[in-house]
Amino acid sequence: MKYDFSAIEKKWQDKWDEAKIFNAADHSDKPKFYGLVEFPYPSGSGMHVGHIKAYSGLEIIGRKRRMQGYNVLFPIGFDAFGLPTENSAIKTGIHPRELTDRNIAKFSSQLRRVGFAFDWDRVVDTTEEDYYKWTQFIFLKMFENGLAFRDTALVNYCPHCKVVLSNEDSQGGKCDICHSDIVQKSKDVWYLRITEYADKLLQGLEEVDYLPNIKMQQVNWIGKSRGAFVNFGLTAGDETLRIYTTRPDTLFGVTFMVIAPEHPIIEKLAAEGKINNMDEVKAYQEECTKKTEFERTQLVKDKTGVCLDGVKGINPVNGKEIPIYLADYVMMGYGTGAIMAVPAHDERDYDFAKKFGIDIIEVIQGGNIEEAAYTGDGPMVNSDFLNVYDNKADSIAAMIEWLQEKGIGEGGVQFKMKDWAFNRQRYWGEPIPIVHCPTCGMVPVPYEELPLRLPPVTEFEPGQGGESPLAKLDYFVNCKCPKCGGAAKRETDTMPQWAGSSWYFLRYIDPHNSEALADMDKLRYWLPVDWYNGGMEHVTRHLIYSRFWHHFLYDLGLVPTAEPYAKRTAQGLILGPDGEKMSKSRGNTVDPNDVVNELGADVLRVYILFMGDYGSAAPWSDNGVKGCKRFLDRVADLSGMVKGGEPNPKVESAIHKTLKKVTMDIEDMKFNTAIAAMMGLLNDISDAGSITKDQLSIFVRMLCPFAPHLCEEMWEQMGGKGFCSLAEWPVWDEAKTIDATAELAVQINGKVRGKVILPMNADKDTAIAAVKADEKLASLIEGKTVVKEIVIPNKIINIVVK
RNA sequence: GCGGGCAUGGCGGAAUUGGCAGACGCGCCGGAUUUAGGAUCCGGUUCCUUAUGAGUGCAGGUUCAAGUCCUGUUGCCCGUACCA
Repeated sequence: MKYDFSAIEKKWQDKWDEAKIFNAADHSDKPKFYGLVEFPYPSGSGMHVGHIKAYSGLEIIGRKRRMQGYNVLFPIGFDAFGLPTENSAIKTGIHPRELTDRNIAKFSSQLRRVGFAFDWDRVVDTTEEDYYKWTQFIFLKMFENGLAFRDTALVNYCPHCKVVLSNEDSQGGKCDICHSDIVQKSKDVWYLRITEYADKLLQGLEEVDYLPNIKMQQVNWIGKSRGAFVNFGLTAGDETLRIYTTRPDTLFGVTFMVIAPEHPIIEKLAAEGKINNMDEVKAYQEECTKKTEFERTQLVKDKTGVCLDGVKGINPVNGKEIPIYLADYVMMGYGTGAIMAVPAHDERDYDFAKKFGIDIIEVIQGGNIEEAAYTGDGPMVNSDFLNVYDNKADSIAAMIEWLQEKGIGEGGVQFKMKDWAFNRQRYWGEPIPIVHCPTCGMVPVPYEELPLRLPPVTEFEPGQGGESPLAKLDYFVNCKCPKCGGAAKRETDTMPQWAGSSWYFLRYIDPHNSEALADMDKLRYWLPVDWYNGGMEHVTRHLIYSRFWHHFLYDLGLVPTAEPYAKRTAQGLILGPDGEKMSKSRGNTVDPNDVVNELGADVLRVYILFMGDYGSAAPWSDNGVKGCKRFLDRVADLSGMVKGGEPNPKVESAIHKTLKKVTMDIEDMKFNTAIAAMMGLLNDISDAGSITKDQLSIFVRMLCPFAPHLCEEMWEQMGGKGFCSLAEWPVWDEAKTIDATAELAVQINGKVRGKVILPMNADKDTAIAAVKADEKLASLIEGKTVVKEIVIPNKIINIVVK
């Protein structure tokens, strides 16, 4: 067959579009399959080969399942709010709406040219009013339920982007967008109380099928720890100082306390005049605020601190008076912002004690505290009580019980995960639907007024004070309070980019609904998402956020399942030809359009899945692409090899073996070995020199998910009914996958010395007899004592001789 | 530091889970075809001092049998980071 890929690909894409063959039915007798891929951010630079790999996994699985008779939902959309578009608008003066529309159009045409089997009637765009109306709706539900709140706090602030970032967006002390250093700034910010769902998010992981490393990353991110809160007395004032510890068993080893530089007790004590060295304390506090997060966590492992003069702590278990230090190795954002320091059994406390010359008292045996802190378990010593417990688990539980009995403290739980900083001082995002009224306080915009539309503006620069461009619009800001009717001001911040993506998979289920975010019957039919595939970089952000929103919606009764995704997998990166991560600055990027133009979409699809294990990173190779081109060229030539008559038995067996392998490998995302098996089959067919029409029909259908355009064309030429993409997935004949004979390797003392061919499943005696009948093998055994004979049917014979 | 993962030819990577290491592809070598190049086709391709040879980062161990399991070790990658 002549393989004019550009003509063939255009032809079939048009036909699929026209017949809408990939559109999902909302209800059906067939089993349903909801395959979800992470929708792209439509950037101006267009699609990346990484996008194609990310979508190809479920593209293949979805196409195969459709052929197997499933009702498949495989949607796509655009996560289009966000800073890159806004920054581009600032640069070019073109409105983000127009840029977004252009970029979406570009992405859509690129996706179509690759031939993805998306349901194009369900496309979702997070920046459309009909969509963000419901994002705002969910926000208001959270506000009503006390999960959205405003607080003044130290936040991660990017001085370059002039925007507050969440913890998840400032990992490693760098801005996720521009990679500048983050500074800590006190600001009035919106939070979503995700910590309220920390336990549910943790427990929910037990019922879902996520890759183990994805689960583990989420568990670590949530960071649950069990321990105790203990109240320490003070030698001055009425206050007590509450600390959190995971090691209450070391309470007798406490020799000092440390509080975060921002700890509120300092102001209280200062107001009462209890602190004698306030100048020194203030100087230290200032020094700390100047440090960037990066300096505080990465560079300055060297401990610094100031001792409070005038106030000491009192250890409740033994009444000892101990000094209190301010030090920035204790964070206000975790626990209570204050710790009991046990230098003998905590590395940080040890370093601090060494530097400041504080006593180190061993209370757990097992290490050498002259040299280093011992953080392991062991028998308790130097502790006035409970020394009957020499097992850590017991002593901690017993200690907590004892603390509770004495009224000194109680057991508690802490999470590393922090509440989600939820506002951005930017234009291109969902407006937060809240009105600030001088008399009523914060008032939600009534539901019937949603969507609260983003007003048209021409200047997108944030203000000097870091306020949103919306703050400059008097007509937007000044409004009436929905509650009392008095003059009020609108919230001018917008939501972060992660808002729209936290529920988009629900909107695919019912994308045009104007009454609800989605119809409950349809949600019941489609949820949960059967299989979600995406990048590892999103497992501690989007994947956590969207699970949080979904759990919340479930608690409101708006969705039928607690967990949104039944299964989550991840694809590996495509690296540049130099083996490094692709980046424009390195100049090692590959444009998928070039490949589509030069060699065709089918080649691109096959190569991306053939280049390596789907879940691992693999470097791009232009030569590797050519190899896949050769493969498809040779497949196209199969049409000319069709002959009537009896099928070649070797080919027949190879076809069924390959079909079995491909069918199973696809479900395991082992696309590379599935393609390798089909290449091997093609070699077998070439050797045989002919193929029957039935055999070709099987070949074309099993290749169809990978190279659908070519397969449609071949299917049509061989007179196949309808679309190949809708044809029935062939089923292998198990009998044909079993050979009549097996070749067994014969080992003497573990070394392969020859081979014998035996009937399938031949027994041990037959096998040994065959070895002895072989002249060469028999001579190797002759005259020696046979110690042992091991026969693994159809595989190997090992004879141990002396 | 902590948590997780990986290590196989010149290269990307296979290996039904303990049973013939190197499938498949690239590259390379030789041949055919071609005025030539490209493309295509055919054959070869782990290494070597060619022999009862060696070989899956390194050193041990278990086993009839180890890329696969165990112990130690080195290097790389990812995540996270003063989390009390």
